[in-house]
Amino acid sequence: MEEITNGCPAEWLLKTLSGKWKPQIFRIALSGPIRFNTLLRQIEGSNKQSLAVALRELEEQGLLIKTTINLKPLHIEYHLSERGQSLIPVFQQLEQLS
Amino acid sequence: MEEITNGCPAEWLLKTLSGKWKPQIFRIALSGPIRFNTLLRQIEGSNKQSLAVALRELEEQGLLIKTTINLKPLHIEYHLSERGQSLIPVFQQLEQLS
DNA sequence: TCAATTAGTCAAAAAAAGATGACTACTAAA
DNA sequence: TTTAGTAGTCATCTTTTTTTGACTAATTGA
Repeated sequence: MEEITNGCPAEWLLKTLSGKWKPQIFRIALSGPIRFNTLLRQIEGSNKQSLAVALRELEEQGLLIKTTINLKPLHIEYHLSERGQSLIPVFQQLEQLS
Repeated sequence: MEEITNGCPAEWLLKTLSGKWKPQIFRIALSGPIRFNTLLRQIEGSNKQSLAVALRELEEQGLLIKTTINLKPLHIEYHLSERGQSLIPVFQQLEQLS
């Protein structure tokens, strides 16, 4: 990553969601908030480091929001931001396509 | 590249159009047939090798069609396949988005 | 005939992305 | 107090991607 996509939103999406695990993370996040270790177990073949990097970048790019849940066994949750949610229809359109 | 995207069309698109120059090539191809050296001049910072690989892969993935034009100064043209054209509405939706 | 344009290929090097294993720090249960 | 689960980081290694520069081969114009 790292680089500005000269004002083209399509290019922006393609770049921010390219990366080995990002599409899968994003797709799982579509159905609700996600957590680190759960993700690590869900996505087989993945690893801590790569997921950590992917989650950090998705957060930096404003697609995910990281929240610390201060209840009972204190944990961290990632959920789609408004911007992230705005991509849902695009994904749906793509599903229909091919 | 090289790898099957387990049945998710969104992932398929993200993988086939990921690669440093592919989104730009594809976007330029939206407005008409493209040619190798023209592209090389249009996309600054790019290089022959990378463009050649990108074009070959886009062709292999069935998004572009390569045609030899047998007229006058004999040249080669790439244009969107039907599958490539089917992505136009998705791109348009993305443009509106952000 | 020499130079330029077309559309590339090839081998090698450099850069970026991804994976591995060890380690941290906190909490909670046995 | 040892073990397990939470959520990571760090340094290093490996793999993949991208870039560089040299070269090919055909055609066209001066």
